Amino acid sequence: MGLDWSPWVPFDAPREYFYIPKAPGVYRIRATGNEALLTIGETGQSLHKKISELRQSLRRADLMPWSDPHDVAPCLWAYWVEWVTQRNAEGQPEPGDDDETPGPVMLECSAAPLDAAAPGRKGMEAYLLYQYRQEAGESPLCSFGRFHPRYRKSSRRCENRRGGKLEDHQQDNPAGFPGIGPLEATGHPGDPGWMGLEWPEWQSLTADAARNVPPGAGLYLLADAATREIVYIGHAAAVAARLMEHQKKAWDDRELVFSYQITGPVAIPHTLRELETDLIGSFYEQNKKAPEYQYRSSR
DNA sequence: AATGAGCCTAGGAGTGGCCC
DNA sequence: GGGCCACTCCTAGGCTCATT
Repeated sequence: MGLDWSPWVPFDAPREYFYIPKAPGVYRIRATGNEALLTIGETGQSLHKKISELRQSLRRADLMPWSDPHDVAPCLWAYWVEWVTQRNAEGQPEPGDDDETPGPVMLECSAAPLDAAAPGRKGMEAYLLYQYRQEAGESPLCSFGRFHPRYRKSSRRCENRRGGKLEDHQQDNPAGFPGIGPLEATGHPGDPGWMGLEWPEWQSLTADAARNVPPGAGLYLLADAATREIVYIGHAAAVAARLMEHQKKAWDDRELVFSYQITGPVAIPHTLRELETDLIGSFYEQNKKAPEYQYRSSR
């Protein structure tokens, strides 16, 4: 992606951490010997500090970390522990074995500095997730609030509920349900067939128009009424209600139009986030930036 | 002095429930 | 049905003190 990625640094090799920049940017984490990513993230502080803290929170194989201050840590821990357990169950190499035997499971990370303000960084993160989904056909296992199906997540520290492996009789964690495949990367943002979806005609963002949106979960686009440039991409469990909320905001006194997709009842929460990121990533790819009001508070 | 570790706070985005 | 508000989820950012 034109980024200056560091080499992959194993979590158990802190001496190699000098490869991780002490600057804001984006990072990725995977398990050794496995191309599939566990997560893609960003920080506005020091990548070095962020990754050092993540590594530190995973130092104990017998204790799932809290979900604060690093929300992804419990998920990384769950996959790491599960894979180590599986590897151990497969048996240790015999003394006479050749060198085909895989090494121990360890997490490793790579990072790239990014000289960009928060919207630019978050936009790049969405773009990386979008590209990864296009190429791998699925999302990183720990992104979008996903979790290991056979583990329960730790609460925040102050709530004091430690997570861990589920008992055999307990049902799978819904956050471990499969994600949704990537949208087809076709068309331009705002086109009626963008990303393989059928977008209805733009409508003026008014209370009456929002009221007439069919019930259900889905995705929506907000665009400048004059230029038709998309300024915000969102998802909601009830699109009509969300558009009602947006319609009340000032938007710097600009006139906006909207379009939407109703995907039906939401059974799996992370799938809408995945689709929303596909849209934001595609927008970023074609405009070299996130939509104007994405990742901004002043609405 | 730099780094590590633990803890706390803030805030964006979205959800859900209550009340009129 | 709509306004309002408290809540969750996710993540960034910053402070303090201990250790290197």
